[in-house]
Amino acid sequence: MNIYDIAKLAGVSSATVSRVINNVPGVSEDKRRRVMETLSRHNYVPNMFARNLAGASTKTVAILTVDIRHINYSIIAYEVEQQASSMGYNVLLCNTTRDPSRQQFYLRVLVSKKADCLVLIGSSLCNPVVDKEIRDNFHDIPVIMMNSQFDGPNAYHVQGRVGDGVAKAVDYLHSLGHRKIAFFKDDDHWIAQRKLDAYLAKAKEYGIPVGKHSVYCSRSGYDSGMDAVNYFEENGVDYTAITGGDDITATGMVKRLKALGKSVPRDVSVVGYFNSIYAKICEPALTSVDNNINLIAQAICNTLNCALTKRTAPKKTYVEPSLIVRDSAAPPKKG
Amino acid sequence: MNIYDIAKLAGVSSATVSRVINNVPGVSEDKRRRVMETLSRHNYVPNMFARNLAGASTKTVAILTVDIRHINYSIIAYEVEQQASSMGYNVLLCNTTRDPSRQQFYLRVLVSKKADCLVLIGSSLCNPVVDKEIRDNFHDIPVIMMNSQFDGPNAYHVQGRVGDGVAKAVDYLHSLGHRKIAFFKDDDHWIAQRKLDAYLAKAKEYGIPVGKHSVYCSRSGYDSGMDAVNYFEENGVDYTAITGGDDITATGMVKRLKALGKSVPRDVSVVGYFNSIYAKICEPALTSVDNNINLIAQAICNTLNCALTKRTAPKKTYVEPSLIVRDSAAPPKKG
DNA sequence: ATTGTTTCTGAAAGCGGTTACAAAACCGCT
DNA sequence: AGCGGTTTTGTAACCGCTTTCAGAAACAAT
Repeated sequence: MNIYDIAKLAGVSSATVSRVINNVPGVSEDKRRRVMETLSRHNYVPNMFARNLAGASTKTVAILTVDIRHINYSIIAYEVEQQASSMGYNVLLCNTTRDPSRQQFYLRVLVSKKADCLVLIGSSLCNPVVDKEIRDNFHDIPVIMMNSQFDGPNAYHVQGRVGDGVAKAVDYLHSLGHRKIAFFKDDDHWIAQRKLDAYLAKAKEYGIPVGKHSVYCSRSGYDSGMDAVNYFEENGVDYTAITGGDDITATGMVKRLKALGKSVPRDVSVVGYFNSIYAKICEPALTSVDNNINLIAQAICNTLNCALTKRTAPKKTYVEPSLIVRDSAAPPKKG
Repeated sequence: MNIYDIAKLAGVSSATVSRVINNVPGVSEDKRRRVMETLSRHNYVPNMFARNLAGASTKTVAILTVDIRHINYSIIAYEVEQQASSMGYNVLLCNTTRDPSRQQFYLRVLVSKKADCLVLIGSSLCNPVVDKEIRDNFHDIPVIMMNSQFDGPNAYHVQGRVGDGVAKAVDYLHSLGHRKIAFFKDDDHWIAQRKLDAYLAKAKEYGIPVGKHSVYCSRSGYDSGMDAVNYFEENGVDYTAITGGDDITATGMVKRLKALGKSVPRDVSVVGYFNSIYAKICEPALTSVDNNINLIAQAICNTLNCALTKRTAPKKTYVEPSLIVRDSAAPPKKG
């Protein structure tokens, strides 16, 4: 059942049918009705491929992410999906892994598919391969990025102010009286660096000593949290608080600290990041920086909406994190 | 850059280029090499739409899931994506939500896209709308389902034996000496029912009393776990152990039990489900049934592989859960 | 050299839409 | 009736690829 069949049945030409389908004005009311009726009686669904090949919009939004299993990414993917499909767009959710060649592969596929919009989620997509690919082949469609840094005429950015998030954590610890704060640096590309910079700036501001071993670098994770504590202990780091790690990492830290006979927060305070479910579960419940991922998702959807409907959208949107106070941070012991 | 451009550059016809691209035999080694070289020098990517319109396979696997934010679903989506794209397939990851009309919408889109294979993840897709849609429009392509029950000539099923999982939990608790075991029933459609049935069967086998309030029904979640404990307490249920809830729910139970001054596992034993990261984090660490989601994902990929390459694949694959013993279950107090 | 076989190759016909363009129909006027 | 102008309609080219089919080339056998 194709457009010609419908045309024949309705006694019109294929062009007229196409016009009716696409709501193009300039069809007599009489024929329009006749075609509509034929269309619905035969449950006609236009062939996407033909339509796209002929040059019409693909009505597709592509989401690229490094790891859909990561809760932050899947939340954003979920929200964007909701928004896009409510606007009548199909969503192509691509999980690239961290492998640049796979990222490139997907970008190539998307070029050939002529997606209407590209959404990049996560800083792990920052690498020269992706950069070049975007620069060379995505001139014509909007590219919305969360935590990426590519630039271009069609680039739109949405970012959490992670530096401010860390600053808030340090401010809070400082206000409680902490003067010796160790830091966990994850491997989330430049995001991690920005967090570290914020920590270092605050340390300088408050005169917090930063020694050779005050910063532990590793991929995030429960076990990494335990490793971090081990590292600080083994290297004789003097600290009354730790921050920088995300909640799951912080939970590992707490676990290890308790195993070492230290009480949290009496002996050591811990502040996590992301305010995920882990923060609630941890004992004591974690004080944590909420990146406000839902606001970020919302901002992405808003940008998406503007980019797809109007010709203009906000180039950069920043979302301010907030500190959620629970039980894992308290004034340090005297002395 | 289309196939004609390539043909001209390589000094052959478009047909030959097409043959090379599709690995069709009957091209001289000489020309094949020349075309290949041109292809890669120009970073040529065939236009999907034209290719599909011309009748070739769409090279697309569609994954339908109710909520990509759910870790179990995203793990499976991730694995299937890996497998499919390593076989050269694009993956269309569709998040339907629980809304049948959206599920239907996506299925319609997929029909018009003529996906090569459909993967349904999660029992929440079990409803008459989806059933009818599949029955009517997906005769020609394999439909692989995890925890769905639709039947048909092209239906393939992969399931965890959740009943066995629950049975193992109850067996274990019984072997520890428990004779009063309460149960948490989630709302995961027939899966939940199957778990409950297994519990009831075991209860009967062991003579465990099942009263009017021994089973608490609710959607899974941390708060639901707390609610469950409240419910059992308020209704004067006599229990020394609880099982049936997933890890996050079980963690909520533990939290609430401890808040009520009960020690876990000394006063009450708790056994979770899924053996997720939550089980590790909980204090005490949860004894939990591992549904072996990775094996399930593997089985789906295997089925996918068979269905796409050979004409035959295993109709049903079952994965046996295993019990992971940690610290949240112990013999009940004497008396 | 001629013929028959087999292997390669390219021209061209779709696939099912969209859309530029031209023709037709309609309109209100002289 | 004849005319310009507007609205509606249909014809046909095109999008980029696959695939059929016929012919060319290569080779073997007569």
